[in-house]
Amino acid sequence: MEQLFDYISKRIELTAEIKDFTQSISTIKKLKKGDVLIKENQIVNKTYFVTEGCLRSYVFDNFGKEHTLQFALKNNWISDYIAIFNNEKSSQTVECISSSTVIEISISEGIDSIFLRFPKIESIHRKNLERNIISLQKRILNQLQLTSLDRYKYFLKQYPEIEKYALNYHIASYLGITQQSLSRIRASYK
Amino acid sequence: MEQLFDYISKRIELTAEIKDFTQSISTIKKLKKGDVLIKENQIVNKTYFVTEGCLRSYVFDNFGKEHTLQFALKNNWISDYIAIFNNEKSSQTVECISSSTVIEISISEGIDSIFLRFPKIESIHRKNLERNIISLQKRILNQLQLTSLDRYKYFLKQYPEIEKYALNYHIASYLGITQQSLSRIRASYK
DNA sequence: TTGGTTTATTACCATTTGTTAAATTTAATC
DNA sequence: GATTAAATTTAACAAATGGTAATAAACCAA
Repeated sequence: MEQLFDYISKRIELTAEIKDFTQSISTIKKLKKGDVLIKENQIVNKTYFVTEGCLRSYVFDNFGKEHTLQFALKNNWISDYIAIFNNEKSSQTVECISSSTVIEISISEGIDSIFLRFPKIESIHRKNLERNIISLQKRILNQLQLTSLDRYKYFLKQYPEIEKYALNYHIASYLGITQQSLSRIRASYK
Repeated sequence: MEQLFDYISKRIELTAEIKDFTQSISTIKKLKKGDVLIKENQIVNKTYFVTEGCLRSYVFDNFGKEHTLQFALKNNWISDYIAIFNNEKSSQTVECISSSTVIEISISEGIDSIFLRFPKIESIHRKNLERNIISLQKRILNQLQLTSLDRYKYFLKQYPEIEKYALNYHIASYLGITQQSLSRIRASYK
């Protein structure tokens, strides 16, 4: 739990009230590879703060193929935010791809009501959203202008330790290519 | 200016104070096709609310090719948000692609200080960010799983009136294909 | 360790998309 | 309305990627 408190106190003043409240909606969970935290078509009222290991979120297309939206390492947040922000059922799967520890935050009382009670938390959240938008925009621009090789290189820079956790096809499905293509790219790159 | 006040009052209670403040940092601008609001490598301290017409933001790659990040129609916001949120110089160009009217909002005092003075505005902003993240995530997932034809169809659904404003190559560069490819797709689609 | 399962690589061919260039259409200017 | 410029379409060929399948390597459980 300390890691989450650290995270918060780096951003705002961590008052006793906020600490207590955070505590009250948090649960530490030890997970093993393959554990699924969010399945398709569920109500999503939890978000996860990763303290150890690696998770990923992905969707299935009409042909049953997976497409990776996000990897979450230490100190990252992961959930199905489309579901949360739109108040819809989940379309994404959130899965553990190594043994991991996460802090599960229950937001069943609604995020808006949390922000009403703790405006400072809204600021943290808002800044996270801004950072998130930057990285999503950059990812889109990469997708538009880079070759798959260059996207792969950029990806490795962004996630230097990802190869410890992610399978080949996880990465390929994040980059928008087939695993065979990624293999080829790797072979020609080395 | 009424359109912006409408926009705000649909989201929060538009107090006289907020109205005055908004007024004080806003300027109405009539633009014509081709006008450029943000150039590369500038300090970005303005954001634009479109009340009429259409704008787009794009980047140049190393070969001088343009890649469209966003189209902004009526009631949309546009600027270089990577520059604003990261406090960097602009990497994007924001250009008018039809005669348009925008409200230019000066944020030179810094967005954070605005939010400190008016927490309600932070909430509006935060919800915009959430919506924005949803659409960026969906765009990425489309890029990962859809063929260019299907991306084009989705795009037309999302922006039914875009063809009034955008050139062929604007759309192609948004979809991540060449204009020739888009032509082919259109021909086979009809 | 062994045997079985999963994952990664390689190869071959099909399909899609990019590139270059020319032809056509559309729009803009005088 | 004629002329010029700009944008779009079409075509032919090249390059990149996808699909299928076979092989190799890595991983896991008994």
